[in-house]
Amino acid sequence: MKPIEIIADAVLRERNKMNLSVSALSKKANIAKSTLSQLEQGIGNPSIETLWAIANALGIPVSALIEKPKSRNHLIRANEGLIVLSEQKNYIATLLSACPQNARRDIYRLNVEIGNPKISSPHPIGTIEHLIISNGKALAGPIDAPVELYPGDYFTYSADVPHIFEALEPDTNAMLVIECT
Amino acid sequence: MKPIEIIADAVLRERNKMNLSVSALSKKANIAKSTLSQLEQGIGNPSIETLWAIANALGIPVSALIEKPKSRNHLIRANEGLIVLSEQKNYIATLLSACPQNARRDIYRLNVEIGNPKISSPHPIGTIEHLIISNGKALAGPIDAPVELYPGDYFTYSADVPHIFEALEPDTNAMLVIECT
DNA sequence: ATGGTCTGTTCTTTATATCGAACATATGTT
DNA sequence: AACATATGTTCGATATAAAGAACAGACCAT
Repeated sequence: MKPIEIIADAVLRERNKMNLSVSALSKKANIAKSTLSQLEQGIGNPSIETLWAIANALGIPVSALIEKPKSRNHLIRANEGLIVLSEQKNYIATLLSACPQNARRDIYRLNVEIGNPKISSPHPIGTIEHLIISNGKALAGPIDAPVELYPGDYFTYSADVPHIFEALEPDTNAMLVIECT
Repeated sequence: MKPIEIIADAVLRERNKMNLSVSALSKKANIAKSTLSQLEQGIGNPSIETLWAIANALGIPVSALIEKPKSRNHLIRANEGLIVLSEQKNYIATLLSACPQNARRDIYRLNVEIGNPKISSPHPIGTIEHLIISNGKALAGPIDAPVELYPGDYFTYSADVPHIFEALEPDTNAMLVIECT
């Protein structure tokens, strides 16, 4: 896929998400609306300054416009997964996710009690969350496709859409790795 | 900081890292070396196709050229268990470790039974391991300074020396994040 | 309907990014 | 020394991205 096509799609998508017209966005970004119109049609070869202006006006990083959205949701149950290190039979290491190039991965611990579900608003485009349940039971994932998770389960999903975490048992604990490219 | 300056710095830095000359890189990327030369001087306003070609030739994503290097003093470390996300009282997120630049972080799940300690030989220099105990009890860390860990504990240590993981209780589970820079 | 304000498109003009060649300097070879 | 092959630079010609205006269509008001 050529860069211009990715950008064309991304700009259109983000602009619609923001409910902005071509004119409004071009004005906000201080570029000609003809430039923006052609860009969305996949015509030409925009300069970095143009992309920068558009991304700023949209309140997103430039990389959100040039990286193609990737990754599907993936669930690995407690007893599943590729075992990669097993020199000893009492020590099992399962690779859940290899880090893609140039990704940043921050590590969190979650302590959640039964109550209102935690609804997170979308993170920047391309953001992925990795969730591993340590204790308890949770309903988590994209808000339109959450999954029931038990201790040991590993679930990764796109976090650039609204997503949910709800404890279904008291004292539910989890590891959360937030990955942004 | 203007985008062209960020790009100029990034291209020069990555090119040197790859031990490529201006001529060599321009040839690899199929662009005029004058274009590359001026770009590295911070002159002009490169097009996305030019950046794309350069990034491809360097084997890095375009975003690596346009993302400004993260300031290293802006993040409060989580070593004291700083709570960073707490909009709801029943949901506590604790930042354990923010990802440094250019690090790769692979995610593993460990299932370990009581028995011989697992002794891992040194990983490449700079490798760091992050360990979070989900269940059971473990003795883990560098072989000369292991620590007793209980569920919920987070321990990070240099893995470029021999290190150990020993289950002290049956059915000990942990999350392991291996980070190499 | 008639004017007004939107929508996004297609023009022309101008500014400039890219190319390729010519240009210096430097390092090494015979 | 003279030559060869690197390095990165600057130059003029050309392609083209961007700006701005003109454009057609949709929608709402009076």
